[in-house]
Amino acid sequence: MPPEQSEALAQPSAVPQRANNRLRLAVLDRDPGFMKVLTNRLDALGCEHRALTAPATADALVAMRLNAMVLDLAVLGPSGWDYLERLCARLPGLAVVVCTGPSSVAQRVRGLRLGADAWVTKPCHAEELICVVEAAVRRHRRAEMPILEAAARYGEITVRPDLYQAYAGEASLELTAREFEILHLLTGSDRVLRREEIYERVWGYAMAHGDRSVDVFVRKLRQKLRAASPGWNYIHTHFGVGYRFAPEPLGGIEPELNLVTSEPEAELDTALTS
Amino acid sequence: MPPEQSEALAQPSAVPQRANNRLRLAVLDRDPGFMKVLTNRLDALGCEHRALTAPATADALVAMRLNAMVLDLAVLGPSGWDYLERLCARLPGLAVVVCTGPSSVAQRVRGLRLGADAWVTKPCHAEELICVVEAAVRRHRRAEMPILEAAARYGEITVRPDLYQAYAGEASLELTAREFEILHLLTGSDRVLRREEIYERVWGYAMAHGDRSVDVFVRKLRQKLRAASPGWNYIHTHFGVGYRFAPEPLGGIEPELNLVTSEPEAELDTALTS
DNA sequence: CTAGATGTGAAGATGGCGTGACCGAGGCCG
DNA sequence: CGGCCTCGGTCACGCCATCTTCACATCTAG
Repeated sequence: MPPEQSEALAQPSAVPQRANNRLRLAVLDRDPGFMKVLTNRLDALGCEHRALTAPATADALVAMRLNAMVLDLAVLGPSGWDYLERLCARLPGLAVVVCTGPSSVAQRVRGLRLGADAWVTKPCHAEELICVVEAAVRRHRRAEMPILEAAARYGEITVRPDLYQAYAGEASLELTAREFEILHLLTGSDRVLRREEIYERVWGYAMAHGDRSVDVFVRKLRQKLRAASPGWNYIHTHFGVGYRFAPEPLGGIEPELNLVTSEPEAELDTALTS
Repeated sequence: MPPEQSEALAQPSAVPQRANNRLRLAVLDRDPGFMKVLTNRLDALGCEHRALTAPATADALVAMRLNAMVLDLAVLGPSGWDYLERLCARLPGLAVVVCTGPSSVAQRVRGLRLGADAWVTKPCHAEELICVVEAAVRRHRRAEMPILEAAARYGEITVRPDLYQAYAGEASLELTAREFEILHLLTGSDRVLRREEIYERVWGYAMAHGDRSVDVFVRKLRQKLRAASPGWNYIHTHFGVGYRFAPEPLGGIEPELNLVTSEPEAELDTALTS
């Protein structure tokens, strides 16, 4: 089932996508009249949207950086339920609104139980459908907005969300977009974050089992943090759990010396590195 | 015998969450038939709920620790819109579902714009309404993910779920992830837990017959608890049943002496068998 | 007193995690 | 148009913290 997409939707990903508070929506439907009305309304609102006439793969949807999706189960036929379930499981951050023709209570219950956020019965007013989508997206948005746009200082590191960059004094850490997003997420909460949590909030969809991307990015982050601020330890590993950000100065002892004064201070070592 | 909770230790913004997975719902409606059907359904689901016949103040609703609210705008009359708006603004973490009689598109749009998460038109099936509420709550929960339980204190030990760790004063117990999960589970319920129960809830699958893993972990936990807080006894064995967590001070005897004079502790014996 | 349940210590198995190398997709520039 | 470069993501290797298992000591209940 190759994803067949009709319209292109500009806006490549050179810009930080997360900060965009615009609604990014995909509509999977085949009713031309419905699509026409809806498209007009969405254009009037200045909302970026994309029309699909066939189911897209999860990866393709991820690449679209969507906030929400409207789909007509009738387009998918019997496999629609399955598609809906997989969609909601794989992209938990995506608001999914089913907009389809007459249905039974059991069908609507099933759809909502599978993870849909709302069910709108056609025929419906475009305005109302959009309001339902916005209501669903509002929640997801609320969680992401509290991120402060003000610069914050942690140890020797300054995080500048407005510039999408971190600094040690005047020197930029030269973080890439992903690296910064992860650092920003970690600095934003002072608790241990599980890998799945980090992945879901940065990538926007569920982490596949066995994916090591988070580890790799944490390694790159540590590398750059160490290079810019050698006397500090910022990202702590919680074995079997995840990572936690907390600036801690190393005990003024050079790593070589640390290796020399080895065993006897087991308690001190663990206390420092815990 | 609930543990003494110390709210002051963790984030003040964290709501004290007791029944974590349970839905706590209030319904503001005056239709006896509707309420009867809905109540039956909610009871069957084991969901805590409360019926209101008049609008409650925001503070009163906060005190109810609700996850969600269903309201019929007809009960409120013309001031309903105002109430809805204030409700959504004052309790952004509350899922609000409007369930009311026939309405115009404009009314539904208005309600959703004011902050309602969904609009269900009566007459409706209780099952479907509950699904809509659950979908809204699900979305809220995901948005509030970062909120974990507050730290709790038991004897000299502080359990910090946000850090996956326990402390005696400032000193970390250096618990591993599994050890912490077991400690957390034990502290979370004040009754005796059977081994199979512990295994199932921590490992996620059924315990094989004759598996001693739980015993071994309890031993490690006791070891670390004793090292960090020598004057207390925390985990009690119930022979032939399982384990129970309850902080109990020992008779002010030093740990070294304790090791030497093993016999005289009649109190300890009674403590174990009590 | 005995059978079975539980405490204890240590050794082997498991698997989480750090690390370096590699590869494909775009974007940029000549 | 094509090559270079950056970035995101995967893979394989290896170390070591952690988990599991086992044997044996100790304890409890009838």
